[in-house]
Amino acid sequence: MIFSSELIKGTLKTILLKLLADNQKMYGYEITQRVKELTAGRIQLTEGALYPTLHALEEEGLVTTEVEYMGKRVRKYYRLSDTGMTRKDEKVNEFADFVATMKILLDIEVKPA
Amino acid sequence: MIFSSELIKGTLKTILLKLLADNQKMYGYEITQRVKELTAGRIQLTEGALYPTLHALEEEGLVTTEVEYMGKRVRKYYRLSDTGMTRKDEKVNEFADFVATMKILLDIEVKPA
DNA sequence: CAAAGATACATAAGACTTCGATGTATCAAA
DNA sequence: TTTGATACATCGAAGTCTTATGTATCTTTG
Repeated sequence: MIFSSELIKGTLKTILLKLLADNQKMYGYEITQRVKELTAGRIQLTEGALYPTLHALEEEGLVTTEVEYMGKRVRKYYRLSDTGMTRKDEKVNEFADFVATMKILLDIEVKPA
Repeated sequence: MIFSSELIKGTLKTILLKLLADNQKMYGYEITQRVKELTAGRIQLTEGALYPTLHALEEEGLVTTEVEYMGKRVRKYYRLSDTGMTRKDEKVNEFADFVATMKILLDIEVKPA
C-alpha cells in the first residue's frame, strides 16, 4: 500500500529534519531513496514536493547547503543547523503526541515498529 | 498544546467517519464539541473545515443526512452509510499503517492511549 | 430585560501545500 | 546507442484549510 498523499502532508518537514539529524548531510535524490527504502516503498517522495520543502527549510534557517561536484555532476547537500536540530525535536515530539491523541479518537492499536 | 493544522490535514475525513461509526448520528456542532472533549482541546475543528468536509462526504455517498427541528432551530444530522462504514475501516487501517511506518522513520515510541 | 455567550447552520476569498508534468543534464549498463 | 538511473529544479493546476463573514436561535447573567 502506498499512503495517500494527504496523510504525508504535514509530516514531510518532520521526516526531512529527522533524516538530516541522523545523517549529517544528504542530497535530494538520496533522501527520496532513503525514505523509499526505510518505508518499504510505502512513502515515495516526489521531487515536486521535496525540493520546494528543502528550499523552505533553508529559508527558515533550519538547514544549510553545500554544493559538491561528482565529476561534472552537481550534488547539493543539505545539513541541519542548530536551530534545525531543536526544531526537529519539537516536530518529532509533536507528532508523537498527535499520534497518541489520534489513537484515542480512532481507537487503534499501533503495531510496534 | 494545540496541534498545528498541518498535522491534522489528511485525517479529518477519517476522524469524522470514525465518530459517525461510533455514534449512529451526529450533527456538526456536536462533532466539534466531541472532538474537543475527546482530545482534551488539542484538536479543535473549525466550522470552515468541518462543513465543507461533511458535504463532501455526503456527495461521495458515505453519509446521509436528516434534518430535525429543536423548537425553531434546525439541526442537521449525519449518519454513516454502508459504503461509509467500509470506507471508515479502510481509512482507519490506513492511518494505523501510516503511523507504524512513521514510527520507523522517526524512531519514536507512541504512548499507549 | 438586555446583552453576552453558546448553539447551529453555512459560504467565500485567500493562503498554502502538494501533485503531475516538464525540463536539463550526466553516468552506467545492456 | 539507447534505456534507465541519477540529480537538480520549476511551474501550473488541484486540493485543502483558515479566517472572516453571515444568519438566526436559545440561555444565562447582571
